[in-house]
Amino acid sequence: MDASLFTVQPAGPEPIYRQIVEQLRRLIAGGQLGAGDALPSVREVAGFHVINPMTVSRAYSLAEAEGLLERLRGKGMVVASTSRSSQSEASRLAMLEPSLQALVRQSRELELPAERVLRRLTTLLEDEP
Amino acid sequence: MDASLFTVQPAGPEPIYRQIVEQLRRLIAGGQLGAGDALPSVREVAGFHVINPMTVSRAYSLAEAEGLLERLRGKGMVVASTSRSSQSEASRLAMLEPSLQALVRQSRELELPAERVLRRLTTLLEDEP
DNA sequence: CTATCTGTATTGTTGTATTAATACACATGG
DNA sequence: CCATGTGTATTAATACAACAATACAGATAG
Repeated sequence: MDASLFTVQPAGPEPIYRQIVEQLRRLIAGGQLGAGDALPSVREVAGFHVINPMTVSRAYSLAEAEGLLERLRGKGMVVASTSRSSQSEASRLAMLEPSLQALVRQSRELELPAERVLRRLTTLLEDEP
Repeated sequence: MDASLFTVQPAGPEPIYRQIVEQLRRLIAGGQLGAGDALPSVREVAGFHVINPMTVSRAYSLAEAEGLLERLRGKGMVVASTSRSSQSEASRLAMLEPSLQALVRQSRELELPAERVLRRLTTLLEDEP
């Protein structure tokens, strides 16, 4: 399947298993993953990103405990039917709040004018994916 | 002194000592800390944030190895004279790039319109410090 | 039935982050 | 001199993250 669904930074400070769970939360909230959609297998993700299968399994297990995923024994993981995809824009914006506040703090430490930061972000956002 | 110079999140995924080093980099690049300025003592920062003095010491040592700080034996740490404060705006904006790109990635995962993100960031940036 | 795919449980090892409790070398004010 | 303030080295303990290597249980296609 599509093991490139996830972006993983093994060198980053954020634990890999948590990176995956957080991306799952956003992809489901945003509607790119809908109820019933199958996820790439543990071994597939691990092989693609050259990480340990158990690390992926841990992420999936946490996502299941959180109600994001459902485990179909012998088959694999799918997005849970109770997982409401396509949440309201306001609710999705709230999920971005921590990153926004971190950005504001760093901008102030760097004494960067708001306009400069906003213009750079505009450019990055408008570049095609 | 001003042990509140730093913002520390002991519960965060980012190691405390690295949080401190990164803030030092930005505060110096932005000019809020200039060459020769004295830093709050290890025990002061540790007491204020209720963390271990050795963790702060580790941050200061790394900052010294990086050329940001100078150690005055028996006195304390000061911003290094070779530490060029007030770097160019472009150079400071470059230090913000990783956080900006992380924000863009998360916005796309959440399927949030660029305008919504920009407007929220504008509000946060224009709120008084 | 068999091979192959799922996720997972288990055990052990490695590296790192943090805390704790001392102890030391150096500088400074009284 | 002495008390007090610097930063730091040391040792031990704890916790966590990731890896490695197996092995198992269930589903499914042939």
